[in-house]
Amino acid sequence: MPELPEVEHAVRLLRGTVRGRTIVRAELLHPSLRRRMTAALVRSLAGARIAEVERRGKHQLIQLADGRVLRAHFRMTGDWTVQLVAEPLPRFARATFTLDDGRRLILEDSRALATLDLHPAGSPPVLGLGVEPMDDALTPEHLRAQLARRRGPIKAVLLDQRVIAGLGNIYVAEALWRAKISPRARASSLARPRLAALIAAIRAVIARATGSRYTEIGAARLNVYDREGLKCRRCGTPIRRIVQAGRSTYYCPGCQR
DNA sequence: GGTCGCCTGGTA
DNA sequence: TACCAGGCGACC
Repeated sequence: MPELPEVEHAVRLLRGTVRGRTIVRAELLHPSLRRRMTAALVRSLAGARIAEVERRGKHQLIQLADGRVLRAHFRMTGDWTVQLVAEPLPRFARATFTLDDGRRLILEDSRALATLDLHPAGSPPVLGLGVEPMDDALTPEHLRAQLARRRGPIKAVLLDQRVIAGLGNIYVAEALWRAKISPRARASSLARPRLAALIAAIRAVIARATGSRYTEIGAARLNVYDREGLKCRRCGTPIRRIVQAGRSTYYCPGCQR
């Protein structure tokens, strides 16, 4: 489940249920995962203890006690499930990590786009991510500097993980709606007060979702995403859907300028 | 910057 | 049957 709050939710699950456990056996069930990690590397996970779990952007960094880092990225449809080894595997199980307590951690991913990568001890992943949305370092000045050299629309720039880490299509749409900024506005054209409003909107949207997932929030709490043709909750104008950079953008042409 | 491909499923 | 999908890296 892709965006930052969902990934944070996943990380908390891991901290609460698998941290401190030792992997007894790892298995990659889907060829697209096997292409990323050799069989020998997968076998080498047996005996590794999970020391800590961190999040950076939408990446999950599972720190092993031997210094290696198992990095997971859910992409579109990935998610974790923890179950007893006796239980039947779910339909879309793509990888399993059997633990030393009789349970196993399962990567469920219907579209099989999620990724798992193992980084050797001493060479942690270089992710190239921008500032975290909740970090104090995200200020209007910082954002303005980032956007100054961008020519594209603000929507596309906010999806760029090198600018701000963790935003995805839904929350970008929601944040722009909240800040009353058109997704088509040129990123470099936004003045400081609008950037301050945008930062506040991003934080509000993420804060509201943190600890849950958008699927659990329910569409009722989304203001623009997937609401094409429905009335804007703020001004009543029908929500419009356009395509930017090959992806759906929902916005209100009435109050997002 | 935009477009395509990765994979597979749900839905109109 | 066709289209759409919460991401992202490779490509022009």
